[in-house]
Amino acid sequence: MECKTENFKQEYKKEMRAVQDSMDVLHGKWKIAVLSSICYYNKRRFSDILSDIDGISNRMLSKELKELEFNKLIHRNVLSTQPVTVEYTLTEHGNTLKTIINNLHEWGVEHRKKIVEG
Amino acid sequence: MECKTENFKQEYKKEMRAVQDSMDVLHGKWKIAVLSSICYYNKRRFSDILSDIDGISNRMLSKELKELEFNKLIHRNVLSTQPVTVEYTLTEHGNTLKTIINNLHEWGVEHRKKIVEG
DNA sequence: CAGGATCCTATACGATACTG
DNA sequence: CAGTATCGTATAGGATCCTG
Repeated sequence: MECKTENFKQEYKKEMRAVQDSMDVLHGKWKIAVLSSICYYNKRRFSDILSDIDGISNRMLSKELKELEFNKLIHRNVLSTQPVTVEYTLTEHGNTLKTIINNLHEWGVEHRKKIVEG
Repeated sequence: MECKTENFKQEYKKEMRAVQDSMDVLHGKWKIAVLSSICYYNKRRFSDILSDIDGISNRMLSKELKELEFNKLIHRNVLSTQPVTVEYTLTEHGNTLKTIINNLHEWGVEHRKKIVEG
């Protein structure tokens, strides 16, 4: 971290792009909450997630699920019942987000302490 | 993870709130980029950060810096030069975000591979 | 049940110009 | 240099109702 050369700046920009890639996938008000809901229960249905997350509307849940599926973080499994049952699960790729979610959780706890105490 | 009791659901909601706390602090298009810029260079000035981050406007940089300072992630140090020099540094608390930023970086790299390849 | 369609508002963000 | 002020647009997100 001592050498602030042009090369260093290039590396920094490359890192930034990667971080932005992650944020592009995780952006929005509910994405992490949706992932967490599915992650905690392993398998979760639309109406379940709707009740897990306080305040989310079906419109937004639908939208977030689509984006997560597009980014291959979750899998949408349609069972041919009457009426249809839809189960959402994390993909392997989605599972790799657990570390980040856990870190966000731990950091959030510490942050709350800092802000309330300080 | 096997016991989906009411207690389990309470725990889950508590975790969600902590994760949301983190996201509330990190939300917005530029917050992580700003933190990273300061983090990489240890000490960084307004115009420096402006040139570090492609596309950010001075209005947004100003806004993001204020929010980060409000949340005690960065420190604003004014030197009485002519004209004034302002240096931004990470607080100790801000430094604890390094883990998350690194994780986002690593995950972003992997994600890009997955999406481009798949 | 699992969403889609429609309408509406708030705010996030960008561009530009200006100031001590 | 380190911002602020002003204006305008785009998007995110909420509320409600509808459907196979």
